[in-house]
Amino acid sequence: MGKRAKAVSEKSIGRLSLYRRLLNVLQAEGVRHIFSHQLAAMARCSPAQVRRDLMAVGYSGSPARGYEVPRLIESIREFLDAPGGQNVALVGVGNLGRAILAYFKGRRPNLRIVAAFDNDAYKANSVIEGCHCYPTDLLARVVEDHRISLAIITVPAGAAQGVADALVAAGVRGLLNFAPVRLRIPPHVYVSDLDMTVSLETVAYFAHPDAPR
Amino acid sequence: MGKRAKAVSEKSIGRLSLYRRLLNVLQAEGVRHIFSHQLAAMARCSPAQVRRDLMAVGYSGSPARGYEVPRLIESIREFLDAPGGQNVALVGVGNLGRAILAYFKGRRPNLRIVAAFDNDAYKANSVIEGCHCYPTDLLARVVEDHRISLAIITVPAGAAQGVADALVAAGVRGLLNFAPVRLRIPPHVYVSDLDMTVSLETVAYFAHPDAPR
DNA sequence: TAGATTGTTAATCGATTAACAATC
DNA sequence: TAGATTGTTAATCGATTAACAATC
Repeated sequence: MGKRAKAVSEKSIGRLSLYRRLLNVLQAEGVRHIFSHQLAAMARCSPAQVRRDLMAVGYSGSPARGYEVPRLIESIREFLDAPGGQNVALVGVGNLGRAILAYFKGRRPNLRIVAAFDNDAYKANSVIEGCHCYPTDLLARVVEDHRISLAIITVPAGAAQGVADALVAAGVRGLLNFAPVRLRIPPHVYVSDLDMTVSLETVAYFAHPDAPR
Repeated sequence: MGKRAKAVSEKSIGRLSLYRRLLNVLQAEGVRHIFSHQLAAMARCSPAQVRRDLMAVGYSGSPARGYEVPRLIESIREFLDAPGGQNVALVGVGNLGRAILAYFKGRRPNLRIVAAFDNDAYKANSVIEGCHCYPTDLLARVVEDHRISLAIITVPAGAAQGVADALVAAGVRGLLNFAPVRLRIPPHVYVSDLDMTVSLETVAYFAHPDAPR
């Protein structure tokens, strides 16, 4: 276990996640050692940034050979993944929910979407994209039975707060919220908002010819 | 035109986008005036933050009545939207691409997805979720014809850089990239990466019981 | 006037970069 | 040793908060 880093930002986690992805590719190509500046070039950040991120995971390279790829991958895995991984629920099997189920299917073994929920009786009790789908009424019981600790919210804006409340009450500790609402959630639960409209609007703003910079 | 704010961060744009959404709802409910602390509570930030964001759009409230909702909405609209809106292309009509087409259909009139592209001959030349789909070969011509300035990339990781290069060559100025790769793009093009795996991993990390904070 | 909200200024906090000494 | 890369420290930059004076 050791001491996890004092302060790890969301950006650091994002970069570590990217390093891992890149390292997996490199390992598959037979690369055994890599230097911080090489990773930095691929991740579009500074070498110092890479070094600090990797120090946070508790892995040191050597000036002679840089970082050993296989052991570095293992270190990042230990740092990012809970022992045994965490189980994930998805609430709201609309277009977006279905796409996310397909997207994550078999992709990250340590973050498995083990249950989906929908109010639609036709969808509930079926298997969608390889994932069992339950009626939302059963949320509390299924979350408990499957030891689900994370949830993805892909319901319409109006239903999101209610779903979030139910998930928190059921003991979920982290939420990835696609609904365009800021959820009111107790502080011990981590929420990340991912509003695609906002993302596109941000791009639109900064891509505009009149935009600063 | 006036002077757009000197420095507007991505977070500011995100908040403005949220304010607009909230204000639209409030206006529909007949609310005419609103104070910064009320918006702050809904957006989960400080009142000072709200005031600064709204100053950036060039709209001032009064101590007596706060901000006028209809005129504030109009000011935000002028600030965020290009005159006449911008046209958007989507490349890669897989599960995710299809979900995004459905998600944006008729939602933001100023950011219309006017064309989709896919290599699959079966999808190309059809209409998917109300959006015309073209073979990727025609990208340059369609982008020019429709005066498309933004693009959403939802192709597999391996194909993303090639698609991005083609889009940039065709004159696109902003990219929303869902592929898990950091794209190499000339500086005049704005890129926003939106990797759902990274998002979920970030939630997983901070939701973990051992996590700091 | 008094109360409340506004915009403004200074202080804080965090993350990133740049410069350095230590290591292989 | 010499060259290059590492981890560390100090400086910079930006965003956010907190305290204040101005306004209605």
